[in-house]
Amino acid sequence: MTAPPTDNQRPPRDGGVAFLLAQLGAHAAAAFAERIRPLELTPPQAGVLRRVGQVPGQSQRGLADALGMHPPRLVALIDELEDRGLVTRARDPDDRRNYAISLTDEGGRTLAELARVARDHEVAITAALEGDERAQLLVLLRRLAEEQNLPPGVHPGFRRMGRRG
Amino acid sequence: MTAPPTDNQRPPRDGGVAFLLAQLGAHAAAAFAERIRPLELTPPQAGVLRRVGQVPGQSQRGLADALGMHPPRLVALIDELEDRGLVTRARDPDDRRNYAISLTDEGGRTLAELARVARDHEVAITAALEGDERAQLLVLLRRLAEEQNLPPGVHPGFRRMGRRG
DNA sequence: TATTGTTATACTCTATAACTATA
DNA sequence: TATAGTTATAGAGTATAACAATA
Repeated sequence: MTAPPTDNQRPPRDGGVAFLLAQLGAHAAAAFAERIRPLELTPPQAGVLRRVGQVPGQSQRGLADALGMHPPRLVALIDELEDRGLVTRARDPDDRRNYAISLTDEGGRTLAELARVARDHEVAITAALEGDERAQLLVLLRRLAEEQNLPPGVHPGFRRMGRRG
Repeated sequence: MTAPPTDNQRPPRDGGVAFLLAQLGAHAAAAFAERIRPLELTPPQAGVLRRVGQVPGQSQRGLADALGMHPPRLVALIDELEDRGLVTRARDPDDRRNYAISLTDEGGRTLAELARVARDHEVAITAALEGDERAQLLVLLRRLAEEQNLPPGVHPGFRRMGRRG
């Protein structure tokens, strides 16, 4: 019955930068998950695949550290990717405890498709902006990420991202 | 052994707007969850409390719709908030199926603390920026949110946000 | 003994569906 | 019969911890 209390003055409210980042970030992550579903990849799998493409031959331990994942989780992800023929495990002859993880040819092709999807996604998310505004936004977001000590290419969301919609 | 393939040209890469939004959004959400832990509130609980403060006397159904939550989940959240004396349920005399949810005095105080925490959070997240840059960023993010049809004050993350750290 | 990788277990969270009460 | 609310169940996803193999 009574109207909601209008507090006119406060900057944060619902539309503060922090809230908008959380809102847009969750939206972008969900939209990306939807986009890669036809490739039958989950966001964590896509993250692993991308990393393996960037640094081939890394150990699982190295991958887990780089992605901020717990080793048991990475094992399961690598299992799935290996079963589908996208990556291979090869024993390191120097230290036989280590596996060296690399892309297969098929994995390389999937990674290329993934890059294409990522470009489409980027365009869709920033559709509201002109080219120079997009560049402006990119600069500001990078400043925030740097200030918050967020390592490039790794986001905490790898820890919680759904499989279906 | 071989260096990672350097593809110089592509705009999106790891540092595209979409990726940075997902990364910063997850970070902001996690940091906020950490900040409200001393209040013994989870982000979904805080979202409900805020909404009840804005529109007192709403039915649970109305709240669930407004927040994009499934009713059973809202029931559990209201249970917790009621047990802690932050909100009350009152039967609507006109339609006795409906509950009208309102803040208690204690709930109002907690909401005020929550607002204070949210302001601190906003300042911390945007610490890298000057005042005019912050305003610029706010404009750009609002444009994105509007284009993506994200309702103000509701974010999909209400569906998945942790309890502990 | 320290480290890589693996397996097994438990826990949190969320959604689905069935149920009650009021209209 | 339709709707508000509740309860019960099940499923997905993750972390913790115990285990095996190599160094």
